[in-house]
Amino acid sequence: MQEERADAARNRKAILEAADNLFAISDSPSEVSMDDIAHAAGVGKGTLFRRFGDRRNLIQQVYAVRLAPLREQIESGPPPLGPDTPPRERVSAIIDAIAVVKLDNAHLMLALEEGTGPTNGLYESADYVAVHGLLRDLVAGKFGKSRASWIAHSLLANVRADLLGHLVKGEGMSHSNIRSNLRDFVAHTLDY
Amino acid sequence: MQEERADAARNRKAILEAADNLFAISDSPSEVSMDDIAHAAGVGKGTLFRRFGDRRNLIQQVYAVRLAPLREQIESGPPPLGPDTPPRERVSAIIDAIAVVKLDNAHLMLALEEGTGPTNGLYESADYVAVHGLLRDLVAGKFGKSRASWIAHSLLANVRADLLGHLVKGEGMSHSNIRSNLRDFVAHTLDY
DNA sequence: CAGAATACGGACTGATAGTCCGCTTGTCAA
DNA sequence: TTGACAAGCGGACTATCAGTCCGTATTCTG
Repeated sequence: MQEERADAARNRKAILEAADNLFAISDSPSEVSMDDIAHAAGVGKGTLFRRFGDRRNLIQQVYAVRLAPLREQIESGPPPLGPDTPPRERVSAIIDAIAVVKLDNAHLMLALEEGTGPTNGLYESADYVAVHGLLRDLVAGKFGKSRASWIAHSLLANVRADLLGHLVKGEGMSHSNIRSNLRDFVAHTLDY
Repeated sequence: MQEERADAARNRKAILEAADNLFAISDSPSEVSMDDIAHAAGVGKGTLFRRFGDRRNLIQQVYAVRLAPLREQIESGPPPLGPDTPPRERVSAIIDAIAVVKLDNAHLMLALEEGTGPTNGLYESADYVAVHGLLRDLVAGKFGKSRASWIAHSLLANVRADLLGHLVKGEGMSHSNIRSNLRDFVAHTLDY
């Protein structure tokens, strides 16, 4: 692996920042075109696509930054997110943490889950698969194996970005109200 | 309201049939363009758009046919779907019936829920709003009002077309297995 | 059968993701 | 410092759609 050239690194950063800003500003992610991003970053379209391949990947790179702390907390942090937590509390904490991240980064998360046809693949994305697998294993003690998988999907369905966005913008629910409902729901789902 | 001219009626039917077929055949709804549909129906693009306005509306018209029986059952049919059913059983029956329709018409339902950016609006669509309102009212007896709304959204999140599609195609779950998990889940959610 | 109202269809527009390639810039060895 | 070459750049270009427009064709009515 070669070093990244200075101008390339500068442009990469500029593109990520520009994209983040534009998604934050715009009402809907689909209003932000790749041309817009390239222009705002002060680079050509070719540069943008050479660096990031396609729109989906660009968006993933942008949000990877925001997700990194959460991922790290879950993988190797202290309780209640880290591995040294009893399954029940850990599941609850993870769902809540996901909700918080998505509520705080609604614009980006919408862009990510925005189904652009077959390119969508929320359920095939590495992040979804990883967190689903973890949740599945954590609840497998309480439920059967196939049932655990279903439960994990069900839990995650409650924190989908478009649902959260609708609750906030369409129904005016407060973040804390959403989290409270979610907490009760998860608790009730996990406690027999 | 004027009578529909004979050629217009013929073309409307041809377009609906062609669209239905194409969505059924194709892997992903987004692979089916409006030109494809017009061509398959043997009409010009102008005709297609004059009759249906836009892509979203066309898809809604196509699936309205499939949804009509369910809607009618819920609005005025006999138990367990109709109004003369105790809330708890009715909610359960409705969720199961929605799952069945979506599992049986996966191609169409995917097309409908396919978020084409701001045009998406699953949560703003008349059908979603109607069924959410009904479920909310049915569970309002057991939960608070704001909580009932959240619960209704949560229930519906478990029967989203893309989730069902993933369970079937991505994880190889059988329809009956999905419905069984769903039934247990709904029962557990509603029974304190 | 004629004339008006309605509908047709496909060329046209505008937008967007993604490609291509001649030109520029950074890097590094001498 | 320099010069040559790899790496990177940018924007014109292509392909693909949804949706519009309007001259022409069809259907209905009396």
